[in-house]
Amino acid sequence: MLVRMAAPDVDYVLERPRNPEHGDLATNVAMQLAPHLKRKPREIAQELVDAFEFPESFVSNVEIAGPGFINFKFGSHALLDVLVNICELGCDYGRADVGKGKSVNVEFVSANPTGPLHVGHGRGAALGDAVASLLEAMGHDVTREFYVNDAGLQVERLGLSLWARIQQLRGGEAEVPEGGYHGEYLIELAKRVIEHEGSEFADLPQEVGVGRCREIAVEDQRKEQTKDLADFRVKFDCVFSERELYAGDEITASLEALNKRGLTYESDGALWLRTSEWGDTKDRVLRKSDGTFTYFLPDIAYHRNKAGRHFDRAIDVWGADHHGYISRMRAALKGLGLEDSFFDVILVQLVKVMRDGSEVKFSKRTGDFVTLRALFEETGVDAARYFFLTRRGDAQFVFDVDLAKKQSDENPVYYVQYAHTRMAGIFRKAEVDPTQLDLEGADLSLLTEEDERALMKHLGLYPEMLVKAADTLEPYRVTIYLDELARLVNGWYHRHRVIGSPADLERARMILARAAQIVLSNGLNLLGVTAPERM
RNA sequence: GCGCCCUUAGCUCAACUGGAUAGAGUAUCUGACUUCGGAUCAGGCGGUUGGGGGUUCGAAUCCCUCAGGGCGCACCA
Repeated sequence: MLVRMAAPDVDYVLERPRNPEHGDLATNVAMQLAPHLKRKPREIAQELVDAFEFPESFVSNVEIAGPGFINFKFGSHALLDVLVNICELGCDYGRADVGKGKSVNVEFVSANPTGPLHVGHGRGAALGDAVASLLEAMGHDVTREFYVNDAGLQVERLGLSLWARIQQLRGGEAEVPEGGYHGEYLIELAKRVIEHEGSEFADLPQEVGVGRCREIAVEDQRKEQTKDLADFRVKFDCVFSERELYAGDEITASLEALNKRGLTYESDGALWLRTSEWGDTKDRVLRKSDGTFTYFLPDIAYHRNKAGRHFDRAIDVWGADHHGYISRMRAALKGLGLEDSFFDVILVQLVKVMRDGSEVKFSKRTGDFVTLRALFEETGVDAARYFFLTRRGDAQFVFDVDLAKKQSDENPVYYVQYAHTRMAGIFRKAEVDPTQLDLEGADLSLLTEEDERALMKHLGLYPEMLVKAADTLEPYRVTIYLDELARLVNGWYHRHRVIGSPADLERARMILARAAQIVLSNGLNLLGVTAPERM
């Protein structure tokens, strides 16, 4: 407050120092102030410290260090309160209400309904789901949405491909078309179609048959994808079909809206959108000279539709190969009068798959690829999800199948889960109900060991870590936090006994163990990973 | 050719968005339980943060430049 009055534009931070010798909280305010006041940082720091009085139980020590840092050390109360707080809140510990009243649409995976989901979709699924959960934890009203491109050229080719397979089964000469889908799964589907519809299905007029094939194939693939995702523990609140946009005339309505605002023009027989006026590198075509729309227009209409559904925010998870698309979409939405903050994209780098030490090339067209289902059936859902989330989305990611298949301690998720089962094991062994611990009757000030202090400090950091992860849309922060927490928990567990300590110390440590268990469990659950009692 | 992202220990990644001695895991080496689960713990080895310049009290972080990698740059989806 004083600082603000002296120099309102000074940018200082209050942070948790990396080095424990620098206390629990530190500020660089004196150094930031120095150039403004033209005085030595340490002098300013001393003056600031003298000007304040701190209650002993919350701040036990203040010192000036280095070039002018002011370091605070917490009193016992601040830390011990954290434990009580965690145990009382339970699974609500870490939740906040900063996003209360705001609705967010998180759209992810959105795979074309033309084939099975592959590992790249898995990464998007894990990430999108975790981001959605993070925002929920912040109190947002979150809708998980899946967009189905069921109106374009790709599904047309899908229909043709299935039709060709059916003809082949009947001994016909048909070929899977150029750019069609060659995967085994369509042959299987073709067999089922003949079984269900009878062999005369193949004798339908080409046009009718292909149309039916398209319907059947899309429905079948949607069903498969939904099942894969459900088994991967990802559930969507809303599946949005591209056809709905056409059916509701939203495509033409969007076009008119853009026209009305004077954002379009005709050139070379095509209709262009002036995206370059909003930060794109060039203008983009909405309607080709042959009269058909580019894919850009339905995408605009779709996002306009999201705004129309009164979402305050739309977050898309995209493959990194679409990153060139961001600026034009942002430009289009800006042109429609939407706030910058409405639209965000999380980019996910495509996943490279290594097997037997070499890269597996995969292509949906040729049917040679690693499916998401194959992956999580080998590694387990917990390991696969956690694995995907330990990396930042925009970093390249090599998924070593052989390594992930090893159900060993090389999978980082086991380390965290193991810490949780150990805490659970304490209560199981002591035959104590962890939800019925006596918080008032315990003397927490007995928790004086250095690693107990460190553990409590880290437990107290959980809520602000969540805020940051939600703010930056970066779930990997949670995995890093959990890994660190598990390290502290395992170290503490190894060095100090809970059961068998003097009765009052045992009571206090039970509460610490309970708090650790709660935070481990909350963090894992947030990521869609189980927190097992036993392993 | 232009634009965006990336380059940190042998390998996989951190570093609280400009802070104090750049940290974990893994690999490798050495140690540790007669007890709550050893899927653990403690320690050693390992670094010119891709190179060079700049900005300031202070740079892995910001700016310029060079090198290497990825992805975009369609009247494709």
